[in-house]
Amino acid sequence: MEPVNPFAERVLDVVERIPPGKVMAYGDIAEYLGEGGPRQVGKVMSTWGGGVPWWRVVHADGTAAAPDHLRRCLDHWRDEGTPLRGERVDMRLARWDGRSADFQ
DNA sequence: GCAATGACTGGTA
DNA sequence: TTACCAGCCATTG
Repeated sequence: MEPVNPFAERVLDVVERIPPGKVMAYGDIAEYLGEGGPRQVGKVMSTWGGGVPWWRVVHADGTAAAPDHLRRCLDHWRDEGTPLRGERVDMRLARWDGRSADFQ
């Protein structure tokens, strides 16, 4: 088992803070934390992402992080009321900056 | 130290 | 939409 770094805990914490109906991109999380980069966030998610709502973390273009579980992502998104555009998330509406939880 | 790799991003075609 | 490229940062051999 890989050792959990403080950076990983921050990433997981932010992911758990993402409100239903909202999503964040890898680059957004890295920028929000002010350290690392999208690749590092992706590595954290691939290693310890199993314990957090990883489906709320998507690519900058709104595509699902795990195409293997795309069906599962769509199911969660639709259940949480995430604005969708076909098989992708509508980032212009679903993008969460980490500041407002229920502020449309 | 260098090259390859990865749940990335943005731009261009 | 998909494909390719350059940039990006940490891990691994």
